Amino acid sequence: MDTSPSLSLLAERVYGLLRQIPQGRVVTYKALAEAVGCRSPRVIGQILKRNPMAPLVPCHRVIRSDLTPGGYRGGVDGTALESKLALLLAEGVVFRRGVLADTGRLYPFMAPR
DNA sequence: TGTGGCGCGTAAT
DNA sequence: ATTACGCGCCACA
Repeated sequence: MDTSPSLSLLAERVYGLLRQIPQGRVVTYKALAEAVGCRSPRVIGQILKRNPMAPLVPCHRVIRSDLTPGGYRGGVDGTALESKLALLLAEGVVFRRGVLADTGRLYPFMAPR
């Protein structure tokens, strides 16, 4: 399909999975990491930060495993964070007191053995 | 409940 | 090739 993988193999996988995540749904860094075979959920956030790729890759739909909003645009706080919350809110994802109110909005990810 | 430390991967030097 | 950093997670106090 694409013969120009300028991105890391891991990044490609992350974007692929993220792209399959529908609107109004959220995923945890850990789940994503496991899905892509990454041993460190931290790397996921790193890739999302290095490659925001704009709306094509909804990195704002990725939250912490603690159901906390986490960071956005390379920041754990600030306007960017608020934008993330606003975006999720527009999709139906509500954060209650800084925590995901509806865990049912989590995307059903499954680890590939 | 809060703090610290850890390990993985990328990107930069 | 090596060093430093990062949007997190886990363990322990």
